[in-house]
Amino acid sequence: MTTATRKTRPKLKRGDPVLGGRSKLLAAALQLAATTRSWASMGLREVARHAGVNPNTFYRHFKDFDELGLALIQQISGELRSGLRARRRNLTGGRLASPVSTERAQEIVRESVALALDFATEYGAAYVVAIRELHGGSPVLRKALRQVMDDLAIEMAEDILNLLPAGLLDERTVHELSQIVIRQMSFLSLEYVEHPERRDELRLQAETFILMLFMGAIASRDFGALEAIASRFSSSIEH
Amino acid sequence: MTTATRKTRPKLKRGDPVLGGRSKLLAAALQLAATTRSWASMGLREVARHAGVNPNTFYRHFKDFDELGLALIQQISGELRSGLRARRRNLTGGRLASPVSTERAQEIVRESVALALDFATEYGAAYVVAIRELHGGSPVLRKALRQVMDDLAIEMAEDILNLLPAGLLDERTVHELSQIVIRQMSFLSLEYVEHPERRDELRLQAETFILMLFMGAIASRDFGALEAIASRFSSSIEH
DNA sequence: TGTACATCAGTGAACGCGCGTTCACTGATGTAC
DNA sequence: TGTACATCAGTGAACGCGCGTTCACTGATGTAC
Repeated sequence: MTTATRKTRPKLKRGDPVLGGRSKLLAAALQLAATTRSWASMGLREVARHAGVNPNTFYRHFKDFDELGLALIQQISGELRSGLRARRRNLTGGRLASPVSTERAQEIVRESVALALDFATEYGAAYVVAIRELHGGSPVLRKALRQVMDDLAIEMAEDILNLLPAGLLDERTVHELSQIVIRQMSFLSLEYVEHPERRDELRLQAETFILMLFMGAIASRDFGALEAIASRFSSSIEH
Repeated sequence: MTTATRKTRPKLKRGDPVLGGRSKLLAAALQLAATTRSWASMGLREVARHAGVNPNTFYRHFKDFDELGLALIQQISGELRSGLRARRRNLTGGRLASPVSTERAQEIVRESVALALDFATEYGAAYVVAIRELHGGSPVLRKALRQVMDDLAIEMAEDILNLLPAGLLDERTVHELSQIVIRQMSFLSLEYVEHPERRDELRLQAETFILMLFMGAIASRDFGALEAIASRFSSSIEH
C-alpha cells in the first residue's frame, strides 16, 4: 500500500459541534425526505452522500431505513412532546367555570392553535415527512407515527377534561373528539408548512372547526334546544 | 436471425377481454402501489413484470410514472363520481322541513356514511394509493388528488345546501365543513379498508362526528342558548 | 371492394450506471489491571 | 498513573445485480384512394 491517505474519524477541535456520522445521517435523511421524495424512494448512498459520509458508515448505526426512521421519530417526538408540555402549562389556568364562558373557550382554542402552528414552523421538515409516512410505504414507521398521534390525542383529551366543567362531556367522547382534531390539525399544519402566507386563514379555519365540533358535542345533549335554535335561523321559504 | 419466435400483439379471440398493455400496466401499477410500497419507489420494470408485458411497452403509452398516475386518477375519479351521483339521487328527497327534525338528519347522515364506506370497499386499492399519494412524493399527483378531493367537497356542499332549510348556514361555512368532513372521511375510510371488521365502530364514529360538527355550526349561531345547555349538564363541582 | 401505406402496439437485446452490500483495514476511545 | 487490549466509528475498493433507456425490428390495424 502507498503512503496511507485514508481518511478516518477526524480529530475534533474543542468547541466543534459533535456531529458524528449518525447525527449527520439522521439529519440528511430528514432533509432529503422532506424536500425530495418519499422515504421509500431514498437510497442509502444518496443519504450518505448528502451527509458527507462514507456509504458504509450507515451500517455502523442502522440495520436498514426503518431503523433510521424509528430513531428519528423517537428523537423528534420526544422534543415535541416535552416542548408542548412546557408551553401548555402557561395556558391551562384552572378549570373553566360553569356556566362556561364561550369567550374564554375561544381564547383557549386560539392559543392552542397558535401553539400548534408555531411548532409546525419549528419542525417543518419533520412535520412534512411524518404526515407523509403516516400513510406511507413502511408499516413499521406507519405504526410508530400513529402511536405518536394517539399519544398526542390522549394528552389533549386529558387537558380538555381538566378544563371543561365536570360532567359536561364524558371521557370517551372527549378522546374521540381529540383524535379528530389532531388528525385535522395534521392536515392543516401541512398546508401551513407549505404555504406559510396563509397562516391567518388556516388559523381561523382551525379555530372555527374546533369550536364548532365541541359546541356540537355539547349541543347534542339537548336536541330540543338545538332544533329551537335552528328554526329561529331558517328562512320560512319551504316546499 | 433464427426462425422468428418473437412475440407480438397476440390475436384476440372474439369475447376475450380487450386488455391491451396499457390497461394491464394501469392495473399492475395500482395493485403494486396498494400492496407493496409507495408510488415513488416502484420501478418501471417491476410494474411491467407484474403486468406480464415487455418493459418497453411502458413507453408506448406513458412518458413517465406521473403520466400513468394521472391516467389512473382520471379513470377512477370519473367512475367514483358518476357512481356517487347515481346513488345519491336515491337519498336526497327534497329539502328538509323547518323546524329540522334531528332524526331525519341522522338518517341522511347514516345513509351517506354507508355509501362512502361501500365505495371504500369497492375501490379499496385505489383509496389506499390515493390517500397515500395525497401527501406523497410526486407534486403532480398530489395536485391532481387534491383537486379530486376539492371537487368531492364542492358536490357535498351543494347537496347539503339543497337539503338544509334555507338561511340556516351560509354557503362558505357549509363548504368549509364539507372539506373537513371529506378529509376526516378519507382517514376513516383508509382505516376501514385496512380493518373491515371495524366497520360498525368506524361508521358510528363518522356519523357522530358529522352530526356534531354541523350541530355545532348551527348552535354557534346562539351562544347564549348554548351556554344554557352547557350549564344544565355541568356538575356543580367547581373550584 | 382491393390495395398500398402509415401508424400503432408490441417484441428482445444491449448499454452503461448507480445501487446495496461485503471485505479488509485503521485510528480513536474506553476499560481492566 | 501507565499500559495492554477490546470496541467503536470511520475508511476505500470491489462485487454483482437490477434499473431506465435506446435501438432496430415486426405484425396488426386503420385509412386514402
